[in-house]
Amino acid sequence: MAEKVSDRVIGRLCLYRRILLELAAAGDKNLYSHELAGRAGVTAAQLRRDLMVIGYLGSPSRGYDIKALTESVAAFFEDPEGDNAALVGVGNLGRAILSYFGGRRLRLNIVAGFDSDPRKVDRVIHNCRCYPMEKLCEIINENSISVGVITVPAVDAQAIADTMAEAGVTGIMNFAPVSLKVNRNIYLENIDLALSLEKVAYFARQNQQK
Amino acid sequence: MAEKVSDRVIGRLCLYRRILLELAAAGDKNLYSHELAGRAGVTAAQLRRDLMVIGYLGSPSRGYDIKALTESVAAFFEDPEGDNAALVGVGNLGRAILSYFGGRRLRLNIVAGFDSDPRKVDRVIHNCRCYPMEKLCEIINENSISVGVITVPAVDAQAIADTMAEAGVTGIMNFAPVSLKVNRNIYLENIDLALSLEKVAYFARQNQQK
DNA sequence: TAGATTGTTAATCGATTAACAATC
DNA sequence: TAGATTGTTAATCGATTAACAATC
Repeated sequence: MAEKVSDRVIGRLCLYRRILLELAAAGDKNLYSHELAGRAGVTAAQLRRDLMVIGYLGSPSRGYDIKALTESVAAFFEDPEGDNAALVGVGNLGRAILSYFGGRRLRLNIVAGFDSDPRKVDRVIHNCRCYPMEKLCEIINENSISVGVITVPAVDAQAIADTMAEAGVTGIMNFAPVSLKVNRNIYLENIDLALSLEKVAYFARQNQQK
Repeated sequence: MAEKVSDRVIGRLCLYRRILLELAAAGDKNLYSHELAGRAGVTAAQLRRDLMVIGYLGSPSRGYDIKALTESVAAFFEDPEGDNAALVGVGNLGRAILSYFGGRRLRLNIVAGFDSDPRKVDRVIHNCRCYPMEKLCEIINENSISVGVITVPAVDAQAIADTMAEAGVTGIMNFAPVSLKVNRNIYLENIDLALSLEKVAYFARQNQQK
């Protein structure tokens, strides 16, 4: 529990779990590291090292037990009670994200949306109720929301992040194209779509020249 | 030109350019590394090293010239003629991305959308015309499209990536939650929203327990 | 000059990869 | 046993950070 696990490892564990669930649904019972690694796009050694992190051991003869491993992975990084999230900025991107997660069965629920546009307030969009910005702090506290998703224009993002931090959010997913400054006790994941796309364009061009 | 520049460096350069454009618009003429680094959320040493990569040198007395530096950065990783991209999967997420990039003035244009739903074909959504899937190869060739954006369900993603590769796309931005296998000469950027959000939830919980 | 900033090299850090004895 | 797979340690790799002489 006290172990500090890196960002990368957690990402891969999440990936493994997803694949394990598919395999379990297909009726498979056990598998070897290279099979799971192949599907996840990592090396078998990498996978084995990751599984050691969560303390799950396989057997040289039978590999890994899918059911037990899935449970171990889930126990490692899933809250049995689930987590609540709030999304601020119910624009095109915000709505797409609500719809994306509304359809999935994740342990994490986006339980509230916020927008400064009064026309969106009190509406239910993709199963998520929208509130006015003024209620951000209040709703976060009432629902013990630990995760904030920011889908507002760059100019407003820092203020929202500050408010979220005040209200007790400890993880932020930021889609605004700006470098947010947050306290060290808040995990910040930046998803900068414009930046990513420009990066792809750059490497695509490099690949063409070869 | 032959230099191989890492993924991370390119991402930061893109960030710097964005900030430089803002500063230029505000009328600033020159700045020191720590100013730009502060806004980009990196160390000054990191920034200086990145600028050395593109061969731009500053002066100890005046720092960096904003206008000249902006041009150098742009010359380094922007195609003067611009790049064309295609998006496959005009669902909620796909439409949000079209709207997101349609509003921005990037050098990269999403010139075509594709969907298997006949009701979307031939419509213009956020300034982007939609075509049937069968025309993917043809349109990619006609418009010299080098970048592909995949926003289809996981099960369809690999087939689309393969078709894109055949048609000559050299960079793919994949939003489907699956590990795509692509040829080494194709740059692949995975944006797995569900995975990212679960990662944030995990670290948010870790931060709460402290 | 003095002082802040620069380009550049060396040291550090962390993650990945390779190697190998132990296991079924 | 023989053989494939495992857990675990050591070596490699790459990126970041620190240090410092050179510059204006």
